[in-house]
Amino acid sequence: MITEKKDTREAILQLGAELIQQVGYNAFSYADIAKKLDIKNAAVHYHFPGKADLYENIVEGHIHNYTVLSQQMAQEDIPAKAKLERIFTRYGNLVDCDRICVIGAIASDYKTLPEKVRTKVATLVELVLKIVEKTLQEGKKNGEFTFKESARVQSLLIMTNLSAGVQLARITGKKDFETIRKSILKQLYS
Amino acid sequence: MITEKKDTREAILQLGAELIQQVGYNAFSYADIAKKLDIKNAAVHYHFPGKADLYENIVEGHIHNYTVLSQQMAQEDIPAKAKLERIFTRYGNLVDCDRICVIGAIASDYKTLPEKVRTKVATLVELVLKIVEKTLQEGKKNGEFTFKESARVQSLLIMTNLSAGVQLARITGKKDFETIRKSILKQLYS
DNA sequence: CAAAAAACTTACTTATTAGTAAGTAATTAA
DNA sequence: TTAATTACTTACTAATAAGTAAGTTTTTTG
Repeated sequence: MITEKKDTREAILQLGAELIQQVGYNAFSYADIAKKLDIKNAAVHYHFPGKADLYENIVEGHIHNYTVLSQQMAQEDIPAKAKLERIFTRYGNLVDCDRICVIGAIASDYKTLPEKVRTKVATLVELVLKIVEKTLQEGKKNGEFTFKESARVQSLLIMTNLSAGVQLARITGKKDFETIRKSILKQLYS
Repeated sequence: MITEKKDTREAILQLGAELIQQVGYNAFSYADIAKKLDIKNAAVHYHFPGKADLYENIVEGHIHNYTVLSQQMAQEDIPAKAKLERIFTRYGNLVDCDRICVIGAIASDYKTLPEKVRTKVATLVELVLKIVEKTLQEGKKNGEFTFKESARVQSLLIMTNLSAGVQLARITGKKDFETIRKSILKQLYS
């Protein structure tokens, strides 16, 4: 066998995220997942009864990852810039893989999601905003960053730049994301 | 009859845009449109053979609107701020209607669109970016606005703030859009 | 090792979707 | 005013989608 047997649940989550971020929540089916993983349709339903459950678990994974990242960052004694760039790198990677972020990927479909899932998406958004806010605050305190707005507002501005930046990159080209990325950092250092 | 007989084609375009911007490109069907307009499925196909044709025409409508707006703006002798706020108002209206912008609405599905349509989306994006760029340039020239980046880059930053801002507003609340909106203007006036 | 639990497959169902061929009604143009 | 064109409806088809009930295999555990 060429592909070693991975944990099916984990494989579905990974592929699901990939599909959602590449073609959108409503543009793929469980059949697509089943075909690619060489399992049956019902096997996908076994792990995630419905698509919303799958997406919910993907969001939960992100919440977990960002929670861990947040805790790591709180302990590390490195420049705020290095911390911020970790976030930037994540979005840069999305651009390289022709993906958009997990939240932007369902921005259009958001209203069709069950309340329970929408709440989790909101939690993830606030979590990421908070991480960036803290990092900005830290960078301002130690003299690394300069910005006039509150850290919260600056976080909003930067995260909207990044998330729409990855969306834009697929339409007008990857250079636009790089431009945005560099400009944000430049502004923080001015 | 309560609802007067409108031009069917136009009604489909309007409802189509509404649905795309509210629930996303792949979350509604021609049956939804037919039902709401009290016509038959095939009537929708008559005007727009496929969904991509419908979306293409919606984008073309936007290209037309923004082209007209651009020409109007070129002639008007009013403050750049007033011009810029016209764009802001459009996005503000989206927030009020629980919609996201036509481009953001297919950001996730972009890769599934036919090449022809993607090209038109790119045209629309460049058009809007150009309008904002010109307005920023004008405002800088006459001393209204202050910004350090090139007008093009500043336009990128502002438009990513706005388009992700309307997406964010549906998740975390309308206040966040207002915060972003005010902050952009504040920065331009600093 | 036996039995219970987990991870599936088989084999359906039911609904929706996109689309079209053929016919009819309404409008417009000669 | 009739003939052509436009704007539909009727009545399908073929494909896909989501989901599930029942059975089988595999893995885990007492």
